[in-house]
Amino acid sequence: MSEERSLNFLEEIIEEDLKSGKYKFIVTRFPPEPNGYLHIGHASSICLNFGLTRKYPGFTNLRFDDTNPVTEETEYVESIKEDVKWLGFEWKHERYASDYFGTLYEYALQLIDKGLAYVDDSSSEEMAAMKGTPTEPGVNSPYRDRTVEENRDLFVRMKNGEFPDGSRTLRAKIDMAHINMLMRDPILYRIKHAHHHRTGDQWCIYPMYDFAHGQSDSIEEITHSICTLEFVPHRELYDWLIEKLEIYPSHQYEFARRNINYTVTSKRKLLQLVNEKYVSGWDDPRMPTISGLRRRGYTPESVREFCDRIGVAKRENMVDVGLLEFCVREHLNKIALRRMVVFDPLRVVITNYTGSGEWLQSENNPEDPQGGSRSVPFSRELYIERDDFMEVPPKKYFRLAPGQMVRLKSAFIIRCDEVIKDEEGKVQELRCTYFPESKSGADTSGLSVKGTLHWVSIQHAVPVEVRLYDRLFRVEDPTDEAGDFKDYLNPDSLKVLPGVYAEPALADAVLSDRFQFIRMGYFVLDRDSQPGKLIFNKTVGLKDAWAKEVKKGG
RNA sequence: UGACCCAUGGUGUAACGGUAGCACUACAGAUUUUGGUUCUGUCUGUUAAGGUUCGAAUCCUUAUGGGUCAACCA
Repeated sequence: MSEERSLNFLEEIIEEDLKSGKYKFIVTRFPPEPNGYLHIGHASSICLNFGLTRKYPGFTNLRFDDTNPVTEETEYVESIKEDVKWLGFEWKHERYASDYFGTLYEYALQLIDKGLAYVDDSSSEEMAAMKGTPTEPGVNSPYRDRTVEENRDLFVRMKNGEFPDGSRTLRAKIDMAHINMLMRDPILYRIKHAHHHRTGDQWCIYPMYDFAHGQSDSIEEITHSICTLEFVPHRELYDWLIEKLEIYPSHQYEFARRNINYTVTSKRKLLQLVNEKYVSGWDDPRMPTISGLRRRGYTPESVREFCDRIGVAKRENMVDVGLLEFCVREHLNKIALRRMVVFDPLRVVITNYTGSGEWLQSENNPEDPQGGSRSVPFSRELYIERDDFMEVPPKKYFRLAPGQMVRLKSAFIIRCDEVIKDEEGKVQELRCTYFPESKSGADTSGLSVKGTLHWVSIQHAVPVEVRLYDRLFRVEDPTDEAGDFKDYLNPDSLKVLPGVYAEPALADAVLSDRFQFIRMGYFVLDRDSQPGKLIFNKTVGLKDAWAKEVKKGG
């Protein structure tokens, strides 16, 4: 209660409802259709629905909107449950719209008996022709005035499987001239002789969204049914059905879905990327799916923080993916174990180092005093990053250059004395001297350097594979460009570096570990790893002020 | 040429008739054994025009701009 944060419009409504005594507690639901994997946009809805009942008394159901058997699969149900749990939420009841098929059928019969629904034999083309347009009224179907008895008989026979797919529908009898297209005798039931992932072959008629969603809300006594803006026009039908059926009055509220730049969040488009092999699967680390983010190394905390920061409103929006990256960096900075990994090795020989090697201590995480340290082997021959040396350095280059000194992280200060090149002039090796009295933590050398480099001891180095990811698309809004959205895929969204060298402590990595490869970015072990062949995914890079400086200069 | 929803810095979101704030980004500086982190500071905004009011981002009108609606999808 100490928090001063202002309420979003849904919280305002809820607080009002609670204060007025309209409800003692609230009930929300997260209603995915099991026809694809959840993405970052869904995360927003999950955090909203579950977050509300975490903040206010009440609970949230997980309800699968499984009314279209031809696109829905158990695989999706399982992935959705896993993703919601991973995000850190618990549902009160696990429900399915298909649980209510019997009740929904009874509801349909009631509407027929009230003269509020009829069986239509029109084809979908005929129906479309009679529907009118947003500016012109529709016309009544010739089947609109069938008797209650006839409608009942036909509907029962529809259910009994006497008619082929597409031959008949059950429609609500509202008003073909209604200004709201959805009120022009919307279809309630259609015939689909299809196998359903839960009810099998029990049914051959399936309710449409509008005759399932609101009724399911009502059956579960959902108080606040929260959906996205495109359902605003459906609300009139939602309310009409509840009123005519005289069932529990759930209420629908709409908020604007979140769009994020440089990606797509449409299940249809994501499915295409998967089916047409533009990515390795739903959990490809470049995908904006929850499973993709998880494999990429995002933490549930950071995704929740992101959803919290972008808030909830009703206006169109395009959230900068940079905010998501900020959130994950913020969390990972606190928890990631620091390790040294050289991506593009350049050999360094410490010419005055005569020992056989030694083990130095290095902190696991400077942000975490309790994090402890690990041992890192130092020896005469090391790898440093090729980028960390320049023969002719520009101004303000704090890394290694002929005659210049740097500190090797957690080790010694070295000076570059000699550059060894091959016939083509490519730098092969650096000859350096080290200053024994500059040892990290016990530095009495009096030397001071501007740069600190990461490094690995060649004889102790563990070869690993690193997969570097960049945004999947090269434009902010691929769906807003001319032509196919796939034309705007970023060809450099994945770079595999098969031979990079890590300090030995990394060999013990497990899937749940989060690492910061010092000066390189945040990484996580990939599930493709084999014993002896570790693969790391780049979650996100570190902010890079030097790269920015270089860019400005050139 | 209809109905509905929406309009605050580059982005996202507050201000509920009374000082336009916060976060991200960008920029500048300090600190730093990660050019990371941390800290300090700076830039940028109420779509427009009328009206109501002592006072309008907020209320009213009109305009403009964006979005949604004519699937047996959800």
